[in-house]
Amino acid sequence: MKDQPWWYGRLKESGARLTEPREIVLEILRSAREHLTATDIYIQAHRMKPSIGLTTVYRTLELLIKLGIVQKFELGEGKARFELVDKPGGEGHHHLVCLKCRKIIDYSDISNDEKEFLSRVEDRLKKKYDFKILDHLMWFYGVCRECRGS
Amino acid sequence: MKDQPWWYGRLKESGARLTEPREIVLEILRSAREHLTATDIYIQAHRMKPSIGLTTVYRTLELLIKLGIVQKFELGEGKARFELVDKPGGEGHHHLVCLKCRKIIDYSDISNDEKEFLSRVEDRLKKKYDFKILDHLMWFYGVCRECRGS
DNA sequence: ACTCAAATGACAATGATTTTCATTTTTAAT
DNA sequence: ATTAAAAATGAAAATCATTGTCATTTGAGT
Ligand SMILES: [Mn+2]
Ligand SMILES: [Mn+2]
Ligand SMILES: [Zn+2]
Ligand SMILES: [Zn+2]
Repeated sequence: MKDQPWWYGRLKESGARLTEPREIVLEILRSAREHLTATDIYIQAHRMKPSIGLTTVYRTLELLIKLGIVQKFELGEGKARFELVDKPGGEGHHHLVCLKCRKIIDYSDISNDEKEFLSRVEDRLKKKYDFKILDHLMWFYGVCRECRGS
Repeated sequence: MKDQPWWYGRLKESGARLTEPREIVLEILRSAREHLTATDIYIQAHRMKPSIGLTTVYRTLELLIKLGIVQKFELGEGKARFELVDKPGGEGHHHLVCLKCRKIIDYSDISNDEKEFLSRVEDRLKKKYDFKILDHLMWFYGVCRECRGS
């Protein structure tokens, strides 16, 4: 009884039901290798169970975001993208965005270096702005190898 | 002949004309203390010159973004916000977002510490992903003093 | 089986952003 | 100063992601 994904408990505690549409959305997110839009998810979900509506996809994502299970970001494309949050206590990951082709790479080799640095920054912010930092995001922008030519 | 703002040359080089609507949008951004939406800018612009249309505001922002003079971000509000990019070679700044009230604080006391750290990370990313990093963004999320109660 | 809140899906509504197109403004050349 | 071509503009319509409405279905607990 220990092969539940990490977010299972969080969903249960919240009182929300783990319905089939929700399971399907979660499964799609789990197996996704890219950062999906709501419509991407809807299309895949619809294949698995044609009765699912786009509205439900949106509502499910909203719920999962509120529970801290899913993360949403917008890159100026006019639509949001979603991904499963990394398991708490794990490393976390950041993103590299190619400014030419808009490709996104997940970057997860967080060094100790980085962890120490971030906790120092968070201390500083706490003192200076009296802000309690809960999370952070780092995005790196550049040009990928393909877009620079060989 | 040296009191032109830093972006003046960039605009000229690009061949774009510095028209009155563009000057107005730039002046609004320069004097803004918050991160404005396109409509915010339009309302202010309209006060200064009622003939200006919202479409032109959008087109101007698009141009300025392409030239690297303006930065756009979206925080899940369903609309984008804009700000003038920091003068190149300057310190740059990051953002603190309060998850409760959505207030945004500009954080610009970048330490040497941080500069060194980031250049190390960029080296690492360059080696590992063959990505040429041009820029980065850091966002910190937390809860501000007011929203935690005194 | 029964109850009732929670969840769902079809559809309409909203609202930010983009497109279209006719008109005006700017620039460079005559 | 005229003129011609290109760039910029504004009003209005179109697009499209996201949200709201409401009638219906589902599920956990009795
Ligand atoms: Mn990711
Ligand atoms: Mn800022
Ligand atoms: Zn690329
Ligand atoms: Zn707050």
